[in-house]
Amino acid sequence: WLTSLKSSRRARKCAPNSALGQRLFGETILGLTQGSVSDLLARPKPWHKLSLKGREPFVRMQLWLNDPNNVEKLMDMKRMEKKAYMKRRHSSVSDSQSCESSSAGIDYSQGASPQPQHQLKKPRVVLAPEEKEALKRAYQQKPYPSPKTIEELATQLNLKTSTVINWFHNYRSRIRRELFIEEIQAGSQSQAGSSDSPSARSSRAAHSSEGDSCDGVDAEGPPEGKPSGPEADEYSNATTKSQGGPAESAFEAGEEALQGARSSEKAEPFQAESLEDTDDEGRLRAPRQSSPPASQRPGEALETLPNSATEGDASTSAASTSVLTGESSYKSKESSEKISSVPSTSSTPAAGSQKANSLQSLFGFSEAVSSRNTRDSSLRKKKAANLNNIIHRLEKAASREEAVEWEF
DNA sequence: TTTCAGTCAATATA
DNA sequence: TATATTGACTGAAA
Repeated sequence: WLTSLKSSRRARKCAPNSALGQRLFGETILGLTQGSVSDLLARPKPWHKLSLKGREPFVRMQLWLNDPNNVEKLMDMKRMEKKAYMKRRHSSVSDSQSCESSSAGIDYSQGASPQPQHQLKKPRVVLAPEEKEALKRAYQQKPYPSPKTIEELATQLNLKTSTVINWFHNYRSRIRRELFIEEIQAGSQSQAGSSDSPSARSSRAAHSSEGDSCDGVDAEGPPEGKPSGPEADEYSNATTKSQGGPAESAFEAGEEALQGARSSEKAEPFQAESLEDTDDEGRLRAPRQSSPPASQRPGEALETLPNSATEGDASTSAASTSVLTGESSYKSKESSEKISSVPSTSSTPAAGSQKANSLQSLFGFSEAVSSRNTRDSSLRKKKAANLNNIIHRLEKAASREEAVEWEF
């Protein structure tokens, strides 16, 4: 399996379609769309932060990975689909009329003509960079704006109120996840540090010397900053927890999940409470091969947190009236997202690295990181690190695997 | 009612 | 074409 994946990774350079894609994997195995899979892989949350529903894809993933034949099966499926597609395409070329009529059938299936369908379909709102900047500034001032503020923002930016509300929801949520990733990185770096891999060393160096990866989030300023609302608790909790041990990502916890799952009732496959490795709060205990905890760098997460705690009470009007004209010290995420490097998969020694590469190939990663795009590069590195971690654990889990009795 | 987690799906990007 | 991003939506929890 590993060999085949490895070779497929090489092949992918020439033929990108030879690797399993997120779409196929997601839709076939996880029951998720491509975008969700991408999100899941790029921004895994700490296991203890995941709801039962949130854990499900990871458990599915692990169960699926436990059978090496599954990869081949899926590859076969992909090949067959491609063949079928080519066949269809070939036949449609020779009979373009039927193709046209069939596609027309699809177009008209929901309406009398394509025109009304277009009208019915709500166009996707795309916020202009200035609008995003303004919203971020508003977030800086007040992560939880009042309805009045939202109203004012919407008016000023000429947006729908619901759009502003959605934006704040999404932004808070995504900021939070960025911080989770930060925790995970801190944990995995500590872990890697214990093995003293060169990549880990370089990553630590990068981390400490150029701000830290939270910059990707924080550099844009206080927004993601410690919010004055419930998020503040989230932050402090997360930080506190990570001081007791590295924040365990969903990937990292896959092994424990499976063990817990095996020991749990069939009827309740996702009962987190039944996981043997969870503590009273339902979160997972530190891994057995636990590494030096994130607390090696105590308070780091807090240090990177913006200082909005002191400005959390910025007045509503301040938030709403300054968004358009107000000067801001914060840099745009796009321009300032310089996340520190993380252990590179290619240089990660021994355990799991082969599988890591394989899984990277599975999802189409390239370990050749382009230096022209730091943001992209750091994201890829993050993913590589995360995957490396889970692969290592999955490998361990698989080595002592028994028949899985779960059904989904 | 508000917030959040999780997800979809359109669109952008590589 | 595959992957990443992001506005919008749903259902659950507080």
